[in-house]
Amino acid sequence: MNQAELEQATGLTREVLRKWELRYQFPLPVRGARGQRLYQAKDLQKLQLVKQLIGQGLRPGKLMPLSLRQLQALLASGVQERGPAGLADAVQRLLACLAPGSAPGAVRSHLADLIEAEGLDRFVEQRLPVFNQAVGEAWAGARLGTHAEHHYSEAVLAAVQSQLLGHLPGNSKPRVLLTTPTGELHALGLLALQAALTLRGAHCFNLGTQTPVPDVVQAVKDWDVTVVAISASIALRAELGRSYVLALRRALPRGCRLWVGGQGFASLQDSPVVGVRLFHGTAQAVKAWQKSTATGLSW
Amino acid sequence: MNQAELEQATGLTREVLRKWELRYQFPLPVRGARGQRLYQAKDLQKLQLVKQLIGQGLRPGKLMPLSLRQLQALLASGVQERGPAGLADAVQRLLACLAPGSAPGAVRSHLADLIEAEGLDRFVEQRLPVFNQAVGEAWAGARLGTHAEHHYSEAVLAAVQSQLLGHLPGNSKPRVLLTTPTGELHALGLLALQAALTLRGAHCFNLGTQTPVPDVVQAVKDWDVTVVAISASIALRAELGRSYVLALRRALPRGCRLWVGGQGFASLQDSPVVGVRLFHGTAQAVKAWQKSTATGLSW
DNA sequence: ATACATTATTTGTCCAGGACAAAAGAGAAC
DNA sequence: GTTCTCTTTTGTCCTGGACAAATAATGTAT
Repeated sequence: MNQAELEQATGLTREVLRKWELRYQFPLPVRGARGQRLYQAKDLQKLQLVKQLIGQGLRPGKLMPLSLRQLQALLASGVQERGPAGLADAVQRLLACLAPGSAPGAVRSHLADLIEAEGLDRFVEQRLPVFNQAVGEAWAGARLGTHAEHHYSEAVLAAVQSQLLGHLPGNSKPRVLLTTPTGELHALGLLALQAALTLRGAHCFNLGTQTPVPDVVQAVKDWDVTVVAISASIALRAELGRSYVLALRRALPRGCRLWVGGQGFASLQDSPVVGVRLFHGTAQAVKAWQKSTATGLSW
Repeated sequence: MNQAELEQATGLTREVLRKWELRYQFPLPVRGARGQRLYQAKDLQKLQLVKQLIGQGLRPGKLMPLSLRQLQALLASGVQERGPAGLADAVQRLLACLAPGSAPGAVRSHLADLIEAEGLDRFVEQRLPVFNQAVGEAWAGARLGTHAEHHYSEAVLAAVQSQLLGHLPGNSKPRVLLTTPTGELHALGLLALQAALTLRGAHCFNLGTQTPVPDVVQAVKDWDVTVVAISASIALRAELGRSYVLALRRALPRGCRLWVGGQGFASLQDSPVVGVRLFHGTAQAVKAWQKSTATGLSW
C-alpha cells in the first residue's frame, strides 16, 4: 500500500504520517526500491482506530503505543461512557442546524464532521438511527416543518454517499439494488443498509424512492443484480407494501433474492411470502450478507 | 490568504504550488513574519484558469507566463475549438457509464472528474444542458431504462452539491428556495439554477421535487426566503403547473418573489400571472439575479 | 482545597532543497 | 506516415528542521 493510497484511505496528511513515524515509531512502513514508504494493511486498521479516538479528544502520544485490541477496547468503553450524554448532545446540535434561521449547508457540514470524526460505519450504526428517530419525533411534534425533514434527509444522503465514493469496490460480483415501494417516500432506512453493505464490499445501486416494479426488473437485468432490498416505513399502508412485494417477487428472476425490511412490512411476519426474506433492522441484514458472502460461492 | 486556504480553494497540493513557484516564478506570494507564504486574491483566479486549462491537456510550462487575459482567451477559444467534438465525446462516455454492466459509482466519479477539470460553473452552463438532453433522448428512444435516468439524476445531484459545499456563502441575506410543483419529478433544471446562483453568492435551499404549497410557505417563513424558484419540465400537465403557481402566489407573502421556469410553464407566457416572473432558461434567471443584487439594496 | 495564572509539552503545519519515475514532446529511422 | 528512441517536463516522494497553537502540568493566591 502506497503513501498516497493510505492518505486517501485515512484522511491523514502525508506530513502527519511522517511525523508520527518519527515521533512514535508508528506506522513503520517497509521501504521500496527507492526508499518509498510501503504500508501494510494492518497499519491502516490501527490508523483508522487512532483517528477516531483522536476525534473523541484523546491524544496521539497516548494512543500510538497501544495495541489494536487495546484501541478497540478503548473505543468501545469511550462510546459507552459518554453514550447517552454525547448522543443527546449531538441530537440537540443536529436539531439546531435544522431550526429556522440556520444556514442551508449547516446540516451537511455538521454531518460530514461527525462522519469524519467517528468513521462512517459507526456513524451509520449508532448515530443515524438516533437522528432519524429524533427528527421524526420533532416533525410529529410540529417542532420541525416537513421541509426541514426533507432537508435533513437530503443532507444525510449527500454526506453518506460522498463518503461511500471512497469505498467503491472493484467490479466484484455481489450487487445489491435498493429502493422503496411506490407510495413510500422515506429512503433513510435504505441508506443505512447501503452504507453498511458498501463498507463490506457490496456493489450497491440505490434507486431512491418509489421505483415501479417494471423498472426494478429492468434494472436487475441490466446490472445483473443478486439481491433486491426494499424498505418501507410505518407510513406506508400495509396493503400497498404487500401488493408491491408480491408483484415484484413474481416479476423478478428466480435467482434474484428479495429482501424486505422496515416497519411498513411488519404485517409480512404473520403471512410470509415465498421467496421473500423479512429483516428486522439493518444489523440482521448485514449478518445475512456476511453469511452469504462467506459461505456462498454462488455469486 | 494562506497556503492551506489556497490549497483548499484550488485543489492543488501544497507541493505542487511550491514547485510551480520555484520553476515558473508563479505564484509568487509575499511572506509573513515567519516566512509563511501569503497569497493574493488575484493569484487564485489565475490558478483556477491554469488548472482548468491543464485539465484540458495543456502544459503548465506554457501557461504560467501568460497573463490572466491571455488565459481567459485561450480557455474561450479552446472550448470553441473542440466544442462539438469534445462535447459529443463526453456524452458518449457518460452514456457508457449509464449502460448496463457498468459500475454503480462510475457516473458519479466521471462527473466529479469533469467538474474538477473544467470548473463547476462551466460544467453547469455547458455540459449539463447537453447531458440532460442526451439522457432524455436516450430514455425516450429506449436506449436507457428509467432506472438509468434516475441513476443519472442522483449522480448529478450528488456531484454538484458536494462541489457547492465549498462555495457556501456566509450568512448573507439573499436566500432562494428551489423546488418543483407536485407531480413534477424532474429536479435537474433546478440544480443548474442552484449551482449558478450559489456560485454568485446566493443562499440556496433545494427542497427537491414535489413540495406541497403549505410546506413551501412554511419554509419561506422559517428561513426568511426572498425568492422562490419553481421549475417544471414538459412532462408536467399545464393545468397542474398553473394551478400550483396560482395557489403558491396567493399563499406567499407579498415581499417574496416567485420565479418560474422550464418548458412545463410555457403556457404561462400567454396568460401571465400577476407577481410571477417567467424565465426562459437559467441564463436569464442568473442575469435577473445579478441585476437584483447589484442594484437592489432591498434585500 | 479550589480557582486562576504561569510554564512545559505535545502536536500539527510550514519551510527548503533534492531525487526520481511517469508522461509528454521531439526527432530519427524505416 | 508510422514507429521507435531519446530528451524534457512535471508531479510525487524524500529528509530534516523551525515554530505556533493547543493541551497538560505546575505553582500561587484566596
